[in-house]
Amino acid sequence: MLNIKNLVAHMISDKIDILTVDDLMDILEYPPNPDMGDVALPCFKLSRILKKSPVQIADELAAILPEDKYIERIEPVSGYLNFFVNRDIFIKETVEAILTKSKNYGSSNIGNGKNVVIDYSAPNIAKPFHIGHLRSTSIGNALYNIFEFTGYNCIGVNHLGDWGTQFGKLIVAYKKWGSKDRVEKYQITELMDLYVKYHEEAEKHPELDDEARAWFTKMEKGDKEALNLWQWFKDISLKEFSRIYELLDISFDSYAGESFYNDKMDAVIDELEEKELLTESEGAHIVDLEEYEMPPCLILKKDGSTLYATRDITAAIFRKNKYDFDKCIYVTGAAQSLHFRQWFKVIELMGYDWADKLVHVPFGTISIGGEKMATRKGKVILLEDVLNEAIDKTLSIIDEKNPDLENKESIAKQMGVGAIIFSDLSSNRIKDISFSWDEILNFDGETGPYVQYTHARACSVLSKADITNYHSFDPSLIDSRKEYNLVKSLALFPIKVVKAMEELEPSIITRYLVDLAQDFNRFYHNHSILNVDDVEIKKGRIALTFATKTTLENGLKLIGLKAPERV
RNA sequence: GUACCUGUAGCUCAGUUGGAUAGAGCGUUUGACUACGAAUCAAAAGGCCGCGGGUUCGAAUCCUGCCAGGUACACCA
Repeated sequence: MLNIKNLVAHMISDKIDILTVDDLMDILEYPPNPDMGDVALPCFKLSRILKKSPVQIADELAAILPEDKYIERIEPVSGYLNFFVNRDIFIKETVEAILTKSKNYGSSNIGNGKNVVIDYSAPNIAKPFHIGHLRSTSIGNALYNIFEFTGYNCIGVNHLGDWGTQFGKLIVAYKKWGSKDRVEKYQITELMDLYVKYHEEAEKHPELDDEARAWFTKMEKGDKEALNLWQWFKDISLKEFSRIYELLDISFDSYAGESFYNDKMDAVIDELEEKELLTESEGAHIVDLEEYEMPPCLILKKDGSTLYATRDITAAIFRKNKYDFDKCIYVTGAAQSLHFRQWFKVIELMGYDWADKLVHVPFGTISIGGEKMATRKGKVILLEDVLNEAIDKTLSIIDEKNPDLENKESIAKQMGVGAIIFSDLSSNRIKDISFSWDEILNFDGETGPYVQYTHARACSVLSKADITNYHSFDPSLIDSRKEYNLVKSLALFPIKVVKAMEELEPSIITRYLVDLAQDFNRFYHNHSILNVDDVEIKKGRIALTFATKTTLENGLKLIGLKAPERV
């Protein structure tokens, strides 16, 4: 497909020897206003190299650049050299590429089949799935789709938090205050209550923590009673999680959680010992990182049990052996940044040259009314409540606006869930989010339902179209400002996909979809698509509508949303 | 205390990696459905881009010093 920047870069590079195509790709930019051109060369930087004024450079270049079928005209304007592409060719090539590639429009083979492990979601067993867990899940899932779309082979890992002292705490709480009946009856809610109760009591009686640690040590040593309880709690949690993943329509290639690495950690500890990285400090075994201006990385507690970092290091080595990844991506909260820097460094110190293939993808914290959510205090908003609330609201909107719609419940689910995911992915992942029911349940403006509605509207128009040979449209009849803006927007999709992949930033796709939907809606309101007499004009507009529908659908799928044809 | 992140319209956020007049949505005010779907569109109002200095043809963007908020910093994950 036509890449205007690249084309112009070649044109100029041919005329000015000292500038390479790559240099020019960096310098060239898109003018703020389409009236000023499609690509611009600011000549200020060249001024020093060429020892001429920017104005003079622009004028001279305009005179010597060769004619090109893709470039309609070139205009020097006060130090800028503005290029106007041949719109007919640009429109034709862009729209035809979309019609031809269809579901593959925007995809590429940059990854060349290389493996990428994506570690995301990773909820803690025995804790409810709250709104805070959504971020890792939605970002990770979107990255999975984006990497697949750019030619990588992804392995999605749900590194379940199914091991650690927290289970010791839960066992203590269960034995002191719980009952089999209550747990069976109330499932995860009861587990959460026990967990909260434990923390209340532990404030007053710190010796409970010793008991909890003791139970965890028992687990690590294979104690039957401890392990049976643990397995029971885990089964209850998994049942709950799978219900939520089903709602979100997200699945994983592996559920190898922390407990999976139990029997694999000894070897790694030995290895650390052999490589003389392990030192003893205050009774614990650590890797000293003072030289790298970081606190030490804790490997073993003084009672000999393992820690988070121990399991992460073990898991990374295991994954490298099993998947030979080109990248291993960890989608977790920004609060864990130091932890990742620490153990990434340990991997490097162990002499593994793939340490630089480990990537932490941090995201901001979600708070409610300015306060952080804390399972330990029972202060949480459950994700399932939010999803159900959104689905209910969607259903009532459908009942009001489109009561005859078929499969109402299914569509309401697709849009309600979509609204939540979309909202979660709409700003840069590093930004903190303040949860608000009003905002998350507002379906006007830059929202998932807006994009889905736009897609359904395009589908609706297409289903009423009475001609099918619109592939052979005449681009010169697509001549309005609104139409051209839409085509330019459509052409951006593949670029945005690559950018989202490189920057590990799904919000680039989310924002793009809003822009594209806006451009389509403006076009839609300004032009009749079907109610025009001229068949040739109609063909072009139908082609545009089809191209928009295709691109919206591809984009929505990347961020994990459905694209229903009727809403 | 140290390190990292954030600061742009009343609110939530973009800002093409240093370019031309800083853009969207929500909210507010106003206009457009007997119309290819009004979950839409159009218009108005709303800005010392946290503050000061520096770098240069040119800064929301880079450097630096402050200020404010968040987070992390040894046996939780």
